[in-house]
Amino acid sequence: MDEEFFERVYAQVRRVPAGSVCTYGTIAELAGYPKASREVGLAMSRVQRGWNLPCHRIVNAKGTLAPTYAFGGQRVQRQLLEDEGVAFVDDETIDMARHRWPPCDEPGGPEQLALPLG
DNA sequence: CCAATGACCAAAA
DNA sequence: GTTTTGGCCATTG
Repeated sequence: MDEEFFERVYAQVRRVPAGSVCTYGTIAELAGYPKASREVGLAMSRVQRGWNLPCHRIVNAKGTLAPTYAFGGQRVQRQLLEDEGVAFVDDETIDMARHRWPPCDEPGGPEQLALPLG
């Protein structure tokens, strides 16, 4: 299996700072697989405790929390995010406009954050 | 190899 | 607004 793919995904997930969130598609893009957003989710499903992966900061493009989440429920995820300072516009929807990462205001753009292939 | 699945995304009806 | 369709790419049986 392409462990490299997973490692890249995890590497990007770890880059997401506390208080911010990121979408599967963005993670995939940064990881070097612009269209492999689904695999990011798949990678998340494979993640487990002890990996130090802030998977709770990864949400879908709408900012809504995943139903089949692993932590124990969306409620837990929301608690984690709120504890980090993430604002929710709904019980299960994040204010993406404020917490989306990477920011588009940085010089050079988010492309600078992407890992070079190879 | 083929078929089906998936914490997705975007566009169309 | 919801529901369908097409696409992407890796995993699993």
